[in-house]
Amino acid sequence: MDQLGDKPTSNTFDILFRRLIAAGLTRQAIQAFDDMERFTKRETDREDFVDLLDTLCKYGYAKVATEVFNGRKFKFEPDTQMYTVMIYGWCKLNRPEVAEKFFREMVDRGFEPNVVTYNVLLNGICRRTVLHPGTHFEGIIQKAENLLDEMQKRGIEPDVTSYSIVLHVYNRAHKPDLSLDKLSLMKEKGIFPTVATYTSVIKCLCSCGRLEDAEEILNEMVANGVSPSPTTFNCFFKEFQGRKHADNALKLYKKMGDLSCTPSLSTYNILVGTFSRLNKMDIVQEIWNDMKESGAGPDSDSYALLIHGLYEKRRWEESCEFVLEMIENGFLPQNITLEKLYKANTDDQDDEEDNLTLIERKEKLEEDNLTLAERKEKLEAASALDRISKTKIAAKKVTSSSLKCASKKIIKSRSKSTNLHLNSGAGKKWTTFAHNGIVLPPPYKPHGVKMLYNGEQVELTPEQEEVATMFAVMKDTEFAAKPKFIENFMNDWRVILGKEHVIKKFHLCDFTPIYDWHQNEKDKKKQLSALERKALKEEKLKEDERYMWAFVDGKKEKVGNFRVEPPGLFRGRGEHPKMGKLKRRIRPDEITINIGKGEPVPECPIPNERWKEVKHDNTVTWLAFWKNPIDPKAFKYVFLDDTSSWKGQSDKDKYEKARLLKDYILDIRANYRKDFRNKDLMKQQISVAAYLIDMLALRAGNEKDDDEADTVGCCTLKVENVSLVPQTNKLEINFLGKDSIKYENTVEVDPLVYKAIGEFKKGKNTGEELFDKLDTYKLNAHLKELMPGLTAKVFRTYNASITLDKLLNSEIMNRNVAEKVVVYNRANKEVAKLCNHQRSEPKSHGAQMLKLRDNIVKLKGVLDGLETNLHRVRKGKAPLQLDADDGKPKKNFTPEILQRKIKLTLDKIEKTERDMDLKKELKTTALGTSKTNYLDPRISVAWCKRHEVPIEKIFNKSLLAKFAWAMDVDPSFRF
DNA sequence: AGCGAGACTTGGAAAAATTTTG
DNA sequence: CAAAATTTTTCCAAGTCTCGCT
Repeated sequence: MDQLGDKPTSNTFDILFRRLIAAGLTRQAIQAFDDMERFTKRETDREDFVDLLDTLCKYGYAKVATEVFNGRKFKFEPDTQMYTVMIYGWCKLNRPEVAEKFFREMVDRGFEPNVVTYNVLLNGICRRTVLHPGTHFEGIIQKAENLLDEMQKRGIEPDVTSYSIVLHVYNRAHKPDLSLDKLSLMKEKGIFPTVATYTSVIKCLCSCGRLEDAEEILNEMVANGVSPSPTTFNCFFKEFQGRKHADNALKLYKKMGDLSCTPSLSTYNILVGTFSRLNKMDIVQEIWNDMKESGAGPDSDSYALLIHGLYEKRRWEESCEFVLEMIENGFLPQNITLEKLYKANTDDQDDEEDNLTLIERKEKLEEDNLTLAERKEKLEAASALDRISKTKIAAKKVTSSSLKCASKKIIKSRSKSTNLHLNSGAGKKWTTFAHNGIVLPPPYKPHGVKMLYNGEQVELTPEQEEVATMFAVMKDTEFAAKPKFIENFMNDWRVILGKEHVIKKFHLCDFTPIYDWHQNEKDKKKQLSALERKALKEEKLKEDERYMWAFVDGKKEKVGNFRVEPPGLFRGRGEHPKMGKLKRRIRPDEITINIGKGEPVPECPIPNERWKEVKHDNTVTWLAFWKNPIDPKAFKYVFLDDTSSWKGQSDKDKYEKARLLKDYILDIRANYRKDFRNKDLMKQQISVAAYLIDMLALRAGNEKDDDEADTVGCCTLKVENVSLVPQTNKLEINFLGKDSIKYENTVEVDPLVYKAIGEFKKGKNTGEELFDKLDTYKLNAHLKELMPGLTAKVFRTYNASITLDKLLNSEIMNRNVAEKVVVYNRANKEVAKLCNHQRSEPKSHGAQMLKLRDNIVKLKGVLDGLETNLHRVRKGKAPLQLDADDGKPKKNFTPEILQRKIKLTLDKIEKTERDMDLKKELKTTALGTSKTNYLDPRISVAWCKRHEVPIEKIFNKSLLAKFAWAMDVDPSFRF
């Protein structure tokens, strides 16, 4: 550029800064700023500097901006605008406390904040509530109010923006009255509320069920000449949908037209959903036409709502027609939509072709490289196989031809290559994919503490010392006492020590010096002040920041485990044959990176080394992988976080599949019952296995290698794991499952199953498989014949979720929130028990129980005393002084008071006893696993909405983030 | 059909953070 | 306010299931 004679302008630099900063190259950006004057031959001014700070802050580098700002390396004196930018930067990072520090500094140094400064800070404080639904709103509201007060004291009037910010918080906090107060305050001060202001208040009122008040505001708004937006109306419509107020919704819809407010796409979608759920298809039709006319829609959501609505009302014919239309308009129906329809369209699936979903057929046709005419023929032949049920003959006929027609159209539109939004490549997961790679563990830092061998200090190289330390720090885990662990550790360590090394025998090793050193280090860390610790944490966060995020098709997504596992000793579960083996350090040349084509490939963090390979595979979702050094047949992957769209989508798909099973379950159960006596041994075993999986929520049970812990699942059960309890129909089941967790259960089963198991066991020795003709592949192949996509694990998801749904549906009115939460936890516990989710007994459990028992004894003592006094008072004698009393004279001890006290004490005893029982029961039960993996979050969210339980009582921060996709579920949702 | 590679979900323990208690 | 108890987060092991090959 320089050579071409063009002088770079400051504008050029602006773009350069932006690019550099966007790419995370903040140092370079600052360097460039430094160099700017030399190139532009123009003095950089204050504005350039503010721009630099602003850009840094915008991209989340508030800390760098702070350094630049505080460094005073530049000639510019701070001013209000610069401070405002800094405050903005820290607020953006969601660190209002730092922002406030800047604010105070600014005021102290005599710079007058303006309304922008205040709004930025206010927004920062209030933003918290958006990001962290669990925050205490009261505190935030108080803070915001204080800031508003301070503003006024300083003579700065809050403007519309300020009010909008606080109104938003009230909205989130469900504080309709505060919302209304603020609104009138605004009017008093002569600030004209905008559409957004009014909408905020209305939203708050609606979501709190105060529809009348909301309507009043709406009228006021119109009277004041502010035209409501579709969003304003949507607040009402959403509420009407929840309450099934068809008439009100209709009335409002008319009113909207009168006010000449054009509904938005989401208005239409809400209404379509509302009325199709209420089975008012004529109204749906009207709305649908309006929507088309207005040109706002339909989109894929509209179609999905309509199609499901029609489907639920068993109007297959129409629903198929809309599938056609949808595809024709370039929207790909969800697999689940097609599966449902297809299911309605088929009966017994004897023909293999019959089990294909429309999509599968479509793909099949695409794969076969046929001419168009040939494809058509084949498709028609396939459709002809569709079975027509006796009950649904009329609908079915049309359906078959509709589907046939749909497929034709797909082909047609394909060949014309129109604007189809279909996934062109099968299994394509992304188009663009950018990330900054992974973090390798830091190199080993030798400590030089010498261990003893045969009582003498020994020299160790850093490599040898590293492995010795790994063992030393595990001294007080139970691993360190296991012979297998020690044996494997010694074998691997000896290789590193070398043949000539003095250390030969484990029993002569004394690791205590290293252990003590390690304890000491740990203590030192504990001694750190809260401030120090915070600083350390911040530092780490800063380092990790660039690895924490990836961009998938332009969307920012959180990365999960971007840290490569550090070397260590393998800690297998149960009796794992490889426990104690050295888990090597992973070198970059073992790591394969997957990233979008053309994206900057993350640099290898170790100089002179390189990645094993860089791939651009868009059919997978991993960022990196390497071979598991402990088991070379397996891999370790780096994936996105649970909050990512990829994980969210597949989570949702999982639960939709389980819900689909609900429609099939009766048939499937009938199917396996029928085969309990099948003469074909494999079929019989499949049916019994399916029964156990369905009834007891067992896992499938894949085959395992000899070099893994010896655990089983359903298909791999050994004869000794299941015994028949004589003279009953009970089975005693006892085995080690996943993670070597013990499964123990004695259950009554179908007499035919009892008998069949007896037959399977006959003639087999201990160690042989109960289901010898079976493996998970065969089982799943069979299940797939009964329902598209069905596998063994779907039963676990299905049974867990349906159990929660049923248990939560019991009547729980007239209870306070805490009691409702107990109801939820109890249901959760039942599911955890069903899935056999266990945990090891908390260390302090025994002591805790003792304490509770102690309390009960004490309370019983008090009770005795009270009862004695009651007797005495009744007989007219003076009451005795009781231990538990406060020593005041007991003149006014009437029998009534004593009786009340007795009642209270009894309640207390009962409560403590309940606590004890609960604690005992939960001692070894883990509730978390089912919550994260098996319970459809929509059940919980909908339940919370119905019973006005804040969702934060049920889901913690990470679960809320993970289940973001489920939060807007309709309150009437049932699994 | 059977097998091994590959990819993604599920799972408990331990560490860290937060809340309660004394 | 520190210690204890409890909850949340991190870590990584251990499953399930699919796909492509023979």
